Order: sequence, then C-alpha cells, then structure tokens
Amino acid sequence: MKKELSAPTMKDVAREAGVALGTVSKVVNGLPVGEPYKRRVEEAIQKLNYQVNSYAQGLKASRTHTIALLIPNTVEPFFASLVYHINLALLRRKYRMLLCSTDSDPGMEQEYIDMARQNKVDGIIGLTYNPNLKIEEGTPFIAIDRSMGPKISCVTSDNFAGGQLAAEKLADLGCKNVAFLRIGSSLTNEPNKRKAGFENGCLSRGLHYEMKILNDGDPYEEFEAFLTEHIQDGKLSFDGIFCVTDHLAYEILKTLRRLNQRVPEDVQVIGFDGTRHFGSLEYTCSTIVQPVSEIAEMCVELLLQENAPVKPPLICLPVSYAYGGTTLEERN
Amino acid sequence: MKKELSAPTMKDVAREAGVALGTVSKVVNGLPVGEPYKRRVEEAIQKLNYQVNSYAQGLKASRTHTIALLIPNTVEPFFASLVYHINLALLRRKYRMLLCSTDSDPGMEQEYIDMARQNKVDGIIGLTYNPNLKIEEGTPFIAIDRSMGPKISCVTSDNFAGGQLAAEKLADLGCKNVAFLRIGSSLTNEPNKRKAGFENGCLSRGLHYEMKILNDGDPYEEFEAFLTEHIQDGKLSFDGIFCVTDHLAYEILKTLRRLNQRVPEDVQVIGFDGTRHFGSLEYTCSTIVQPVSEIAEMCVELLLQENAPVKPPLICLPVSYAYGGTTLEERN
DNA sequence: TTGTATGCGTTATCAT
DNA sequence: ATGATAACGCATACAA
Repeated sequence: MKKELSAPTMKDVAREAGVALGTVSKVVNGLPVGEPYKRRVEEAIQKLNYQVNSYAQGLKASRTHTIALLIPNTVEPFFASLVYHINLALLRRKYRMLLCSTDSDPGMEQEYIDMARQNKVDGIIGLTYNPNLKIEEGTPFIAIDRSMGPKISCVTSDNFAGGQLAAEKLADLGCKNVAFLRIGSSLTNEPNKRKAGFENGCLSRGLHYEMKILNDGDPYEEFEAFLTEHIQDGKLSFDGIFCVTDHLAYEILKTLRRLNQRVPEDVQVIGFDGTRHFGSLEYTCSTIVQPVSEIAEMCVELLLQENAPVKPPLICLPVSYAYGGTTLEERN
Repeated sequence: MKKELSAPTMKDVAREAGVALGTVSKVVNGLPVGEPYKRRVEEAIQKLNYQVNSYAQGLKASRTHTIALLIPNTVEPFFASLVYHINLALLRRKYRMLLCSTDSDPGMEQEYIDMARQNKVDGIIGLTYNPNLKIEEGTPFIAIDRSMGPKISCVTSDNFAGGQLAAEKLADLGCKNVAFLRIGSSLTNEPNKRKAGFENGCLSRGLHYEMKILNDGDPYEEFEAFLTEHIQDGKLSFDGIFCVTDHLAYEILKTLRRLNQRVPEDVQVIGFDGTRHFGSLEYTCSTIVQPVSEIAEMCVELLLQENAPVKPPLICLPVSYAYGGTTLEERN
C-alpha cells in the first residue's frame, strides 16, 4: 500500500521495468536507448498508465508549454472566434492555453497577468485596451488589434485596406453618395484606420461621402436622426453605407427598416468583422471579413519563435469582402 | 551575474531580507510570523517583484488551482457564454482555466484529457457527446448537459420544464394548434426531454400538436416541406411553433418569411437557448432561457467541494421565458 | 518563533 | 549505453 491513489511517477515505472530512472526519462523524451530496455519501459508505462507530470517538467525546464490568452470576453463573435482559432493553433504545437477573460477591466487584466507570471507561462497573447499594463520584461507578449508600444509585436487585420475595399465595393456596385457610420471611443485607433481607408477609397473613386461618428456612450438614436435628416420625400440621399462593425450594421439595418428604406434596393450596407452567426451559417450583412484564423496562427507563430532575429512591430493581415445580402449582388 | 534574467525565487527574497527560506514561505502563505520579519520580507518581495512559482507549488502540494474545461467550441453562443461564466466563477475562487476546445472530436477530446492529466489539473468540467471517454479515476469530473454515467455529476438546465413552459406560454398567448420542430441526433437525450415536456404541457392544456423530427444530417428543406403541407389557401394551420433551439428557430423564421407567414401575427415562434446576439443586445426570438451563469457557478462549486458527502447525479437548473419579438406580447 | 533539511517528479551531468 | 545523483522552487516537519 504505497501509493495507490497518487499517480504513478517515473520512479514507479523504473522499478516496474527494472531499469534506472534516467533510462525512463530518455524513453519518454525519445532519446536513444537500447531496444530491449525501451520495450520494457514502454510496457511498464502502459501497465501503470503513466503520464509525465508537466508541472515537474516545467519546474526543471522553466518552459511549460502553456501560453495565456488575455481577451475581453469569449462571447462577442469576433473574440469567440479568436479564442477558437488560437486554441487550435496551440493544440497543433502541443501547447496549452490558459484562458483569461478580462471584461476589459484593468484590475482583472493585471490580476491575470500576475497569475500568468506565477504560472510561468511561456508567453502571453493579449487583446486589451489598457495602455498602461505592466508586462514583465522577460515574458514574450503579442498584442492583437492594438499596439502596446514599440517593443511589442501587434497583429491585426489591415483595417485601412478594409475601409478602402468597402469604398471601392460600394463604388463598383453603383453607389454615388455614401455614408460612414461609426461608434466607439476615439482613443482606439484601429477604427480610425477603417475610416481613413474608407475616405481614401471614396476620394480615389470620386465617391461623395459623409460621416457620422458617435462617442462610446452616445445613444444609437443619433444615427437615426442623422439618417432621417437625409431623407427627402421618403427617399434617403445615401445609396450606400459603410458601418464600422457588423454589430453597428445590424443596428442600422433595423433603423433603415423603420425608416422604410429597402436594403439593398434603396441603400446598400457593408459592415466590418465577418464573424458569422451561429457558428458558421451566414453573414448578418455584406461585410469586410477579418482573417481570424490567420491572425490566430500569426500570433502563435510569432510568440513561439523565440529566437526571432527582429520583432516586427505591426503586422497587418489582408481582409476580404463577403456578400451577405445587404448589397446588390447575386445570391449564391 | 547570477540570475539577472531568471525570475527571483524565494531564496533570493530570503537573502535580500536577511531571513531564512522558511520564513519567506510563511509570509507568502499568511502563516504567523514576527512583525519585523514580516515587514522585511514584504519589502524584499516588493523590491524584487517576486511572484511565487505555482508550478513548484503544484509539484509540492499536488494541487494546482487549475481546472480544465472541455467544450466543443467557443463560437456557438451557448458555448461561448458558458466559457465566459465558468471563467468568471473560477477567477472568483482564484482558479485558472485550461481551455480545451475539442470540436467534438473524440481523438482531440482524449488528447486533451491526457494533457489535463499531465498538467495535474484539480478537476475537469466537460461538455462532450462522447459516451466512452476514458476519465482517470482520481480526477474530479463534472459533466454539462449530458450524463456520463452514474458516478459523475451532470449539470443541465431543466429541459423538461422548459418544454412544458413553451407549451404553456403558447397556450396562454392564444394558440390552438401548435408544432414541435427538432433536428439532432436522437441519441442525445436532453432535446428529448424538451420534447417530452412540450408534449406534457400541450396535453395538460388541451393544446393540439404535431411533431416533425429530423436526424442530424437531414436537410432543413424537410421542415419547409412539412410546413408547406400544412398551408391551405395561404394560411398555415399552426398558430404556434416550438423549435428545439434558437438556432433552428432562426432558420424557421426565414422559412416562414418565404412562405409569406407573418410572425407573430399568423404564427408565434418560441426557441430554446436564450443566448443573445452580439454579446447582450437582443434575442433572436422569443425563447426559453437557459441559466448559463447559474450552470457555470454550479459546475465550479460542485467540482471544488471535494469533501462532498454525496455526489448528486443530475442537477437541473430552472429555465425562464423571455420575449424576443416572435410572440404576441408588449414590446418593452 | 525562526532556521534547517528533506522531498515533490523531472532532467541533465556525471561516472560507470 | 546505462545507472547514480544533483538541482529546479517551494512547503513542511523538525530542530534550535
């Protein structure tokens, strides 16, 4: 009655196989070992149902094959999708993920970063809007969507090109007079790039445009007021609208319905995000799709290649356009 | 130049504070220590920015304050919400979460369970449809939504009561002839309970009902055919429909629109799930809401109370009804 | 009350 | 090529 309830250790395997401790370690780690020894050890492992204790491994090697993901929540579709794809990318490399859902609360974020430090994670991937987060010098950190300073790589989708693409699409689809709608703290700069790209696209195509930008707390009704102002004799003067997120597009679609505007016949709408409803069924609206899976892969790749010659400060991944029923196009 | 890049250890703190190793340990763990010593140790901790290494702790105590969550994916709203709330419940108790997104793939599931074992997690919360998963005897395991055998507690929402509630609501709202629509493997028994509860509710209210149940691979078109069969002179014979999930309800709403049936004027629709779109804005449809946050809390609570006198085999949490625009009710 | 020493499971450096 | 042994960072039983 030695250790019937605690899990078997290498020592147990060694005793069972009648070999030394070091030999078992070598077999487990795939180092060269004499064939008969190897067989006996493997049989003992089978018999005892032995599994290495990665905590002991981590203690020794100070590499834990675990990374922490800091994310505001797992519920918004874009975040949910990010979590999913990062998890996959890690699993492929036999890495584990410590999930840290922060609610964008600075206290929670810091608490989680400390936790991560205690757990000696090999690195952190973080999507946070907190500019003055204290990150340990030694811990590899990759930021998503938001630059955290020059020493930290940031992976994001090409927001500028996305805005531009939206403008070009609307122009291609026959629009003459379009609007840009946005809500969100002006501190965050990524939406600003969407806006800049959109303006750029409109100018290069000679597309007339107007903008309506709300701050974070503002009521959506202001958009309705804005649109109502642009209706004459029941007809909206815009024939195209670019919304800074799919979420906003969804709200605007409802507003347009209330205002008796048909989509896409009277006015076409393009959003930004590209995360589909209900897993992977269909888009809410025509949209600029962020390459979530590529973003995930890039983050993990960058994080794990420790001996990187240089750390790229900002990596923009290409976006694409997807039809979702709110623009004039063939249904497929 | 001893250890300028590796993190400081208790030994470093002890040297800095001029006390013994054990004293530092006691301060860190809140054990009684003389006030002046305590102060010096705390100052040293501050100065060196020391953090305990929870891997070393775990190795010693064989308790790691980490649990693993096995879940098909993080993208479907119900799952996403579950992940979010379980994460919160764990954080409150200073526990960490190892996220294991499995795609319902038995291979991945087993791989993750092994990983979890290697990591010596303190327990596993799992939502899996794989009945013959090999779970270590010693590891505490809580199942969500699906019974994994008599020795493992299962937490779920009260699906039977939910079905019943849907029937009663439809009756209350004036329905006379209703339909139950379901898609999904008949092996899973929770949807069966929704069905049984619904039938029960219909019978007790004298509500006439029909059922249409599809298997997993079947095309949605069969629902459309079913509904079309029940249209005479443009009028659907059903005035109420209960869909087994919000997801299905969403599809059915589109179908009804194609068939020129107005919702809720001609026919009222109730779904099941209650996870809202876009984080927390609004429901897709009127629905039976699962108490996700309570489910999460219950799982964590059960998992962590190790000295439980008895393990309840099945715990059903109460559901509620929420208006979502597809039933005849006041907008609020 | 504080300091010292041992062991947790693993890996790596030694002799053998 | 294999076996013994030290060390990783921490907690704790024991000695001072």
